[in-house]
Amino acid sequence: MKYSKIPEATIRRLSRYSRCLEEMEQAGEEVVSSAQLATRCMVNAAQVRKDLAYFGEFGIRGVGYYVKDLHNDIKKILGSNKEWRMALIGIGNLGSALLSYKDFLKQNYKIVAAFDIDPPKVIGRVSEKLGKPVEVLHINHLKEVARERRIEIGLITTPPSEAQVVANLLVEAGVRGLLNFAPTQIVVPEGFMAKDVFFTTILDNLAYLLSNP
Amino acid sequence: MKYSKIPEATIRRLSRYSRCLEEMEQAGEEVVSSAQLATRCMVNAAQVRKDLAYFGEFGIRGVGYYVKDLHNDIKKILGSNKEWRMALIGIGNLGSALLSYKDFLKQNYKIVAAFDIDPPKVIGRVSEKLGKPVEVLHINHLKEVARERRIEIGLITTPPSEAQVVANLLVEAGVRGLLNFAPTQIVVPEGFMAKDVFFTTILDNLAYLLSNP
DNA sequence: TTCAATTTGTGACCCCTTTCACAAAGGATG
DNA sequence: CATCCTTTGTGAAAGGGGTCACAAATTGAA
Repeated sequence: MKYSKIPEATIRRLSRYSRCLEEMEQAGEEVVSSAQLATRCMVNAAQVRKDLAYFGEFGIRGVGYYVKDLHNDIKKILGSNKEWRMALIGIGNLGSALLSYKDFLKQNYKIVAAFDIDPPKVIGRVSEKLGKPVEVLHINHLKEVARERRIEIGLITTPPSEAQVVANLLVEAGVRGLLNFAPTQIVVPEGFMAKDVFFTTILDNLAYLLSNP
Repeated sequence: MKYSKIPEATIRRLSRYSRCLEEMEQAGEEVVSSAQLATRCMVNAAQVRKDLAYFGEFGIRGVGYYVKDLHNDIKKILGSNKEWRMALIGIGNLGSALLSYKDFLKQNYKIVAAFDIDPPKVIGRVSEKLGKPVEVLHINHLKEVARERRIEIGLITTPPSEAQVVANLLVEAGVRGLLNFAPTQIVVPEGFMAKDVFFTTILDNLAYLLSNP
């Protein structure tokens, strides 16, 4: 298949396939058909095949896909076969919550630094949970620490008014991936990637659906 | 314009417009054109007008839209002009995080109950943050408490293996809106609404974008 | 070896969303 | 009141993603 721009929806589904395949692998299943995987992920079987076709041929006609191989291939496509090192900026309600309970993240995503601008928070504030605690540093040190600790993704949990400022700092520090939890649009230059996670938007969406049956 | 099924993307954008309009309202701006709003929300101007056209005519030709009025209209459309009462089920890492984070939610979304199945967690475990602490109750009381406290939305933060079980309980308790944080698909009957929030998926998405520049 | 059964990969079609472009409508000015 | 300017609302066109249906490939059995 000729390569073209890959739909974002395809990437999201690959992530789902990956999760299902992981379960299947652990369950000892060796081969899976597009139809089986589709049922499990609640999508169309042709969709599964087409999604995969963007990246190559992974199946065997008349047989299906080898679970383990396909899982590895998808992880390689997604880039989720490596460890991603992340920094969290903004130790307010959400920030400290995420930091304290950071172990909810998948194995390959690690928060290895935390920053804030407010001195009182910075002094001696550490997460008390399992695993290594992450000390909260002053935002001034972002640039140097980002390089030292090879940060690749920044989690922005500041108030909305500061989100763009922090985004700029991250960009300047060479952090190419930004996950923005602050309910405001941020802009990043070419080559940098910003994704939004707005609970507000999702809740509004749900509220709309409930209000309009 | 004739009414038809409204795209989900439209609803998401309305949520964005609403946020921008709120800022504008606070800034004292009285009138806004579709072009201005579009720039601010980083979408196409025709898109703004078409999104609004699904629900009626809100503007004045040659003038634009009255900020305050449009904001109210959109809130009415989204159903975000009322208070939504929510329950959180599953007090693990993420659950406790969200419970602490709850004051960060918009005014009109309130967590008014929390549940878990694990007795040790249930005994005296409360969030220590500002505002009224929410006591964690045993999941057995979900049905009665949901009715008492008029719960309309359930936040599922259990391990994936329990997500569907909890979803069923919520459905049985008449909770029509479900927000699922557990990385697994859940199914709900006609008339109920389930939305997923998978950090994993969003991070995978970002990882993909970073891996494939 | 041949034939039947199975399942992939993909071209073609369809539907939905977005963008374009313009007529219609309101406001301002003289 | 007439004219000009601005901006909305919307039909039409374009673009993209999803589904269908089938040829190609593989396996297994006769």
